[in-house]
Amino acid sequence: MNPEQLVTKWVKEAVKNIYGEGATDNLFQTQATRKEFEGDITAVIFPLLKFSKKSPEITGDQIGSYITSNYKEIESYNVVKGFLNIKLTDEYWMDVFNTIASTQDYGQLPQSGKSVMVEFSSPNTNKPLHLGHIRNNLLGWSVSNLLKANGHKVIKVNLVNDRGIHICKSMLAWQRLSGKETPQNSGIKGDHLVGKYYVAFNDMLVKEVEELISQKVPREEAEKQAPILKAAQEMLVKWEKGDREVFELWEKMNSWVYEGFEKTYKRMGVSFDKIYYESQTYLLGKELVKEGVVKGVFSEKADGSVWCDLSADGLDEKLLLRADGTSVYMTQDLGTAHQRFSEYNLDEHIYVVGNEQNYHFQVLKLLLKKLGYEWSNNLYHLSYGMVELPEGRMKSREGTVVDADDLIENMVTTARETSLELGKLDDMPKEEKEQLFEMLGLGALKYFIIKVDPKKTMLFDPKESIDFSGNTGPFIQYTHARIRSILRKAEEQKLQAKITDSKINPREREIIKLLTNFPDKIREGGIDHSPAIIANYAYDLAKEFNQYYHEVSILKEEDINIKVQRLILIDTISAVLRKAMGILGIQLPERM
RNA sequence: GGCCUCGUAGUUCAGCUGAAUAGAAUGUCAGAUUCCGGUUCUGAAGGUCGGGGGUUUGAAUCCCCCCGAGGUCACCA
Repeated sequence: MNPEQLVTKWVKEAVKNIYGEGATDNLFQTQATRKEFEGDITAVIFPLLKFSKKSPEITGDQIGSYITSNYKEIESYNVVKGFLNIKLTDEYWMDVFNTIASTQDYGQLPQSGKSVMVEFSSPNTNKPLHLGHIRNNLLGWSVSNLLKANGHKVIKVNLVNDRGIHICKSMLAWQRLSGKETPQNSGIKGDHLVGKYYVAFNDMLVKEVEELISQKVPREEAEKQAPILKAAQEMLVKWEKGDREVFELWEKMNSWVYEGFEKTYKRMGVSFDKIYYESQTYLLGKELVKEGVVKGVFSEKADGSVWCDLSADGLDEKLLLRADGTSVYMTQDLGTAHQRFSEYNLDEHIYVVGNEQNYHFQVLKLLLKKLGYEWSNNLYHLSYGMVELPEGRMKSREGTVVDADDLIENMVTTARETSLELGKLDDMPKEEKEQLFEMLGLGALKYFIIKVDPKKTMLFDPKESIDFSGNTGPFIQYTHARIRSILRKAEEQKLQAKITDSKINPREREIIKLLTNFPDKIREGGIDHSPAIIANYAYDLAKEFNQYYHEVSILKEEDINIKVQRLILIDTISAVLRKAMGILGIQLPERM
């Protein structure tokens, strides 16, 4: 039971005994006491006035004196306006702290028995990953870890969009312009190479369109009639028919891309339990649609296309099968959802997908519900906002897309430059230094993106890059390194970790209070799947430690009991930091 | 136009299920430290929480209207 719950229980009992009334839970509110007042936990008295029929001050005083005389954990209380501030004893806090310090893997919640699938990343194979994918990947990865910390079994999946007209565009341009350039002979990373030809295709297309327009063809017509576009469409038809030559080229170029993606994923530190390919799943869902027609949920039009009328739900009519019987995006998603739930017996399925697809997922849930699948309630769209640049949204046409690999490289370079300038790492081996810069660069990037509420559009300014001080990943990394260094020194002095005293100073109290909150933060973050809560928590803890560090000299105290006690405290802080940052996928260095 | 989301210091972001004087970081300014600083420390200024109503003992938070930004309403995925 955490302190707030404890206080709630006491106050509830006090009200019952003093005023003879029981009341509903939501009338009992507690909060952490504000710093400017004395106390640890504050009970809000206003809602209880209807029982006491007295002023807030008198009511607070009555309740305060009752619980203080009945519970030994309370040291003192005071009443300010309608707030009853309760100060708990040092013994109580030390007791709480001892429990925390001796808990293995503190913050890990017990097994829930639930399994959750998280789908994220979901790239197209015609171009490299960009900044938007980074937000997606980091969210997917950290949410997965957060759910694990909540005790769920998590299956991370990636649905790769490896087929369609966009892939054919890259293939066609490669055929026409080169026909022999490979990642090996050009030294270009596979996904970037394919992306290069995708850009080349669009250049050729623009040229052809301009030419048609100069021949007095209307723009709209020209954009549809351009020969190179026709050729790409033909290629797609060939692919669908299983044309061997096209298929082999497709396999070859996709394999380049996968190799490239793999490198990026690895550097970012993300991985998947299973990768789905659309080329293998795009036919799924047709059966479901037919089933829906039989059930009368969907309807077939005269031309043979199948629709679902959602106007009663305030939405539009939605196409599910084309007149020629081929499927669309929605059809496929119906199929894959169904397949996954039956294959894995899932309790929940989370899609990490940008908010431009809110409508799609709203419809997806609704359709499955109409088909009678109860589990449609357990589909969750983790919708995140765009990452915008100072000049606005990223646009591939205007070349303002921030490439993921470039960005990561820049971050690491910046980390290297700023660290070397400070010149504190001179005695560190070269290899270890490089590892450190990698940690710092990625830590800065990851934290910067994760700490923002997912649903909000966020701004990223590449010119200013990212700070390494203030509310940042490196600040937390630095704090951790400092703690480890203190602990190393303590080891040299052969201090044994054992608590023998129960005296704590105010700052230590604050830290223990923060530590007490950690499981709640995990739980909170698990419910709305937001790692941002964990990120901000870790920052608060690190900051609190730094202030503590400035106030007391951890190793210089004469009294060995105090020394040792502080060591255990900061050791616990570093353990919690590791757990929190582990959830976010941010590594913490031992020294820096 | 319909539907969805967002609007908090100069800037980037917190603010949980309503509660005490709305918080950080960064930037600005002023001091201190030093060979000089991009280092460190201390302090200050900076907000009618987009605007207006309502509910409430109490609203940045809940409800309604308006304004502004973005997204979406494809036989693309």
